[in-house]
Amino acid sequence: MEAARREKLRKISELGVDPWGSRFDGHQRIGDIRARENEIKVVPATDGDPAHAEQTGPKVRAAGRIVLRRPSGKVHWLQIRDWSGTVQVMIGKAQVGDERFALAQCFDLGDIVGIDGELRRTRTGEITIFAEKLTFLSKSLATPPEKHKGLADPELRQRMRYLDLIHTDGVLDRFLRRTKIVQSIRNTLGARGFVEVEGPTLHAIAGGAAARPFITHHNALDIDLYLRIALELHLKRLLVGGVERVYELGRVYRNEGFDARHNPEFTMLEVYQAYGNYETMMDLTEAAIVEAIAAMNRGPLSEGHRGDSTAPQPSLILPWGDKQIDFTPPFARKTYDELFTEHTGLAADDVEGIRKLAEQLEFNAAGKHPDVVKSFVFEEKVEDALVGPIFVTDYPASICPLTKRKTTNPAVAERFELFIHGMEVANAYTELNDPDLQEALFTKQLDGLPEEESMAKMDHDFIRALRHGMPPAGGLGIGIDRLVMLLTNSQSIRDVILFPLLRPETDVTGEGGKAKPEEAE
RNA sequence: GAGGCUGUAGCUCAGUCGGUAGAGCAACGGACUUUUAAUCCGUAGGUCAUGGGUUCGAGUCCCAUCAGCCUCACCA
Repeated sequence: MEAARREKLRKISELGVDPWGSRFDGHQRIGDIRARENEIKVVPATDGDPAHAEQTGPKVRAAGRIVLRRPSGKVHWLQIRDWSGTVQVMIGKAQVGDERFALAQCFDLGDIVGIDGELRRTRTGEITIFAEKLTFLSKSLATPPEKHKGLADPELRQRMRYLDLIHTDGVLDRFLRRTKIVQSIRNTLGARGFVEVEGPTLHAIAGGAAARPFITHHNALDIDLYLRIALELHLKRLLVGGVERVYELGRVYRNEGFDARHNPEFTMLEVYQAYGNYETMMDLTEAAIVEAIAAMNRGPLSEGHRGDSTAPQPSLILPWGDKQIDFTPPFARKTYDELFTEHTGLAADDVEGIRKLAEQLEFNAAGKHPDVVKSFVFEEKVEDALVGPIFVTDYPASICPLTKRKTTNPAVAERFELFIHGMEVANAYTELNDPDLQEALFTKQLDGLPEEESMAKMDHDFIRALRHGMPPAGGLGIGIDRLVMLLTNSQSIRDVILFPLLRPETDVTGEGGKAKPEEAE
């Protein structure tokens, strides 16, 4: 397979052309070139016969990958693609000269070329660059996937994301949208006076969430360290340090299973605002999401991309599979207990009734705190039923060891979670800033929960920071990958992570195994 | 970690009852200066995921292993 392409590589060199190309300045995005079709003018023929009419059009320069090729004698038709679109190219032997036409005969699907020419229409009306000059930019030695169906095998699509980006409709677009969502969130926060910081990813204590961490080792200090599972505790130290509006948007790592909604490393946003509370964070969450939707559908990268992207939709109603999500603010707001009763028919303080229901659901409730039992039932019976977007507010305090209690009712924590189609997208608190209470909560393990599964991991340095005084504050966490899933109608988290975790290939060089895309040199 | 489904040419996929391995695209040679999934003639391409087993004979049946997907478990 590859031998023929290597033979062409040799021929290209013999023509005095570098098959690996070099700097190529001044080209325009293909999407922009296509937008210049209104500059194409028809010049009527002198004999008045419309068939003899000629055209003049703008001189353009494009660079892209050859995705279709139709050689037809002394004329070759190409389709070249860049990240803004696809355009047809006509290469005529008489127009480019014998030597350059010989170069065109060495083109393969997948090669990257530069084209200078005039933008006109063909007889059938197709916008086409009529080539005047060809520049070879890079050879592709490997055979690309089937040219119309592209890659279908989900394993190959993830392992060879580069091919997926080129050949699967909508993939590049989706990842560009992800970038715009993230940029928009940074803009939303920046416009409100928040500063972005970078905390450590190697932690001596993996705190701030209930999750099993990855363990690594530092040789010089000879100590084990954990990859961070949350951003929370260092950002709160910055609140103590007077950084009044602060956020971090970065990767966290959890050593757990992976499926359509979980990847072991994922992107988390955490925001802290001094002198705010969880209601401040609710407003911020709505604003960030609404602005992200607008940003995602705007701007040069996705607009006109491949000529098939849908027109910008001002609507806040987005598709989700065969359903829809209505992001029109304000989002619904209901308390934990209200929803609990609504979906289970049990009073929120009916400890025995809840315990019975939990055991019907095969939960071992013996010896567990009533709020832990209730939390299990809530996850089983309520969360999946939440279509949303809905803010669930006022959680039982005993399952929220980092959250301030309501002054009117210390059994209730000032916390909300945002649910959309059963997915938890955001989680926010009024932050606990009482060092004595925080220390007590870290010390007292939740009934029936091993430390590994609890958020309450003692962090003495964090307690020391709180003793110096942390302003009352609102804090917010948003799972960026899940938000991107919901905004881009992606049912799997692997569709919004460029390189999700896969088992390593045992043999990439070609012998055995399913994924053997390239022959070893 | 448990169960189910899947793995055949570079890619997308057929392969019936166990009896010599198939197609389209891609590739190679040839024809063609307005094609649009170009067309036409011809050629070549395989460790049937891997390893065992049953059988006169296995892509097909059985077992194990590897990988992917789905469901469950785990999972603020």
